Amino acid sequence: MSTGDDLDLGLVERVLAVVRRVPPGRVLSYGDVARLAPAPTARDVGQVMLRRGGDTPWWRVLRADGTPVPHLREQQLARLRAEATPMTPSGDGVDMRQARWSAARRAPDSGAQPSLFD
DNA sequence: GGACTGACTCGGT
DNA sequence: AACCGAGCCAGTC
Repeated sequence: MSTGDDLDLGLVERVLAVVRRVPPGRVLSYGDVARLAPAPTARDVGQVMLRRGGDTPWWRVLRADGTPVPHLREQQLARLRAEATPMTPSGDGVDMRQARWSAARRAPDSGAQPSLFD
């Protein structure tokens, strides 16, 4: 059907829903959000955040290597620091090994089941 | 239908 | 570690 007015709001809402579930002090990469939402690619997550990220904790989403996008670097780092997010020693990025939201991490070999609590 | 853009990611130099 | 190029996909013109 329909053509035109039926934007794929399902995708947008799914992405925003995932971001809103990220607890303080934790972060996800765009790729993580894309896998959880699910969204086609990490780029699409970025587009959604650009247009609709205003009412979400957007600062908890960053690049796969833990660095924030240049455009938002200062604000994002300030907010993350305020939430006691594990940062790299240099302080210009997030320590993804520690800060990556537990529920988003894979459990490759450990039998431990990731819970949704931080 | 083609060309361009972008809050991405990964691999090679 | 910094830079570059390619793959990726939905919007917009």
